[in-house]
Amino acid sequence: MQTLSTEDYLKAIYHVSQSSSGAVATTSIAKQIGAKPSSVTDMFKKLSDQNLVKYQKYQGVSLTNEGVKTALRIIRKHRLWESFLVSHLNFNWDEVHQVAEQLEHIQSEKLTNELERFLDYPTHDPHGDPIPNRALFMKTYNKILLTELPVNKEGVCVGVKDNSSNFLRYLDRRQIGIGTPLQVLHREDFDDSLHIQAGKSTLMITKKTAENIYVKP
Amino acid sequence: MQTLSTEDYLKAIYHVSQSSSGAVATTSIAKQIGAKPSSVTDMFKKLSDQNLVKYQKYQGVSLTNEGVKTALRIIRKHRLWESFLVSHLNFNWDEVHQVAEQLEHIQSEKLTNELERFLDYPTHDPHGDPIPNRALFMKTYNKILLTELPVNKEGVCVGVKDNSSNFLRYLDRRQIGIGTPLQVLHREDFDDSLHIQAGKSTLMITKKTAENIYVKP
DNA sequence: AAAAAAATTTAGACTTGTCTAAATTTGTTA
DNA sequence: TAACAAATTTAGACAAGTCTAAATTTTTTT
Repeated sequence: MQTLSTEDYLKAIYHVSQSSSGAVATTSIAKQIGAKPSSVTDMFKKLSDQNLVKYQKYQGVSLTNEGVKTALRIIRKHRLWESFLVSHLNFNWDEVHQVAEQLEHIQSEKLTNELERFLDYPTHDPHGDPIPNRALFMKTYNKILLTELPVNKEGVCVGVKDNSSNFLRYLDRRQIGIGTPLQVLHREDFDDSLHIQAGKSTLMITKKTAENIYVKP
Repeated sequence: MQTLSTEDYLKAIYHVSQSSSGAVATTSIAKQIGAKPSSVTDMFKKLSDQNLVKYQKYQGVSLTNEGVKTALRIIRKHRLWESFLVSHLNFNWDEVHQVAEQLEHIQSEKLTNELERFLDYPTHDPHGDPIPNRALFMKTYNKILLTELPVNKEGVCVGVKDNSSNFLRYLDRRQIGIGTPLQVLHREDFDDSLHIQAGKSTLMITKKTAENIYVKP
């Protein structure tokens, strides 16, 4: 049985380890959690004592099998709750994160599994991220960044890289969301901006925007 | 913004003060929370510093207006979540308490209000307890104990006093729940047991059972 | 490869909420 | 009302999680 804090650390370690290879560094977790590196070191030791991470002084950590399972259980809850908030409680996809950060810590297997049933076993959350099933297995799309989609090839928006409210609201205004058909009409060599077809409208987006949108070709 | 612990104390103080008059004693809260009296004293001081209770050494505490409001906000969330668990997630009324104890601490006004809307503004939870509305006002039935219901007068079960799983499961087996029509057919002088009509079946219950069931005449 | 910079860890302190044991106050009984 | 019992508070300690400042290790640069 984990504390709030250890759960937060395990999740952070999981996320960082997904987006980079090798061991996870103290500083990267400090940034993610919003704590000082010295606090992170302390927690690394505690997690190591519980066999949730493998830790070598000065070399960072990596999750053990048990650590991965614990992280996935939290991520499963987080994404199920996000789905619930959007589908039944009128939350927008940029509002759900903060509340889901709290709900993900609720301890009750029955609650999680019943919520999943109530939502009819969703496979992806409102940001397009995959939801681990009861066995903690999740289907990942083979998705690419919009910047990598060849000109004139059709794709569908399946997720975003940047989950900040700012970015999500910007996409809302541009009427881009999960499931929106996207097509690159023209790539501007001068500043790497893109002319795209998004649903029924054509619009121009910057490179920075394009490299935060995932599409399935 | 309260901590988990201060919220638990405020709720406990509220409940104890409802079922007895005058100031709330240290020991009664210690029992309710499951802590030692010395810990309770410490917390009384902290709550007093925040003006959530009025505290006089050796004289117990009473909630201030602000304290009552905070307690009611927590009770509102607790009862809304209990309702949700029973109505949509297949929980039984004896299973909801433990999970609701966690959910009641989730901080998000939007979440609470949307949940209330989703449930279509329920006025009572699965145990028959009233749910404070957005303005923290709640309708109380004028309910009496089954022991006080005159013989042959018809009533409806509107709640229970004892919320233990044991008792609730016992009522389930006897097919007594919120809304069940109840009528006392005969009161046995010898041992105070009651013959009652519960819905379509007649059965015998002890005095102890009867004094834990609330009815509306 | 030595020096400088960056990352990490250690040591010691602080906060919150808890505890035990002892001291104090209140209440109850003879 | 004096003595005892019960309730309450105080004093000092502890665990979890955090911090700052200093020490150490690793990495990068020259």
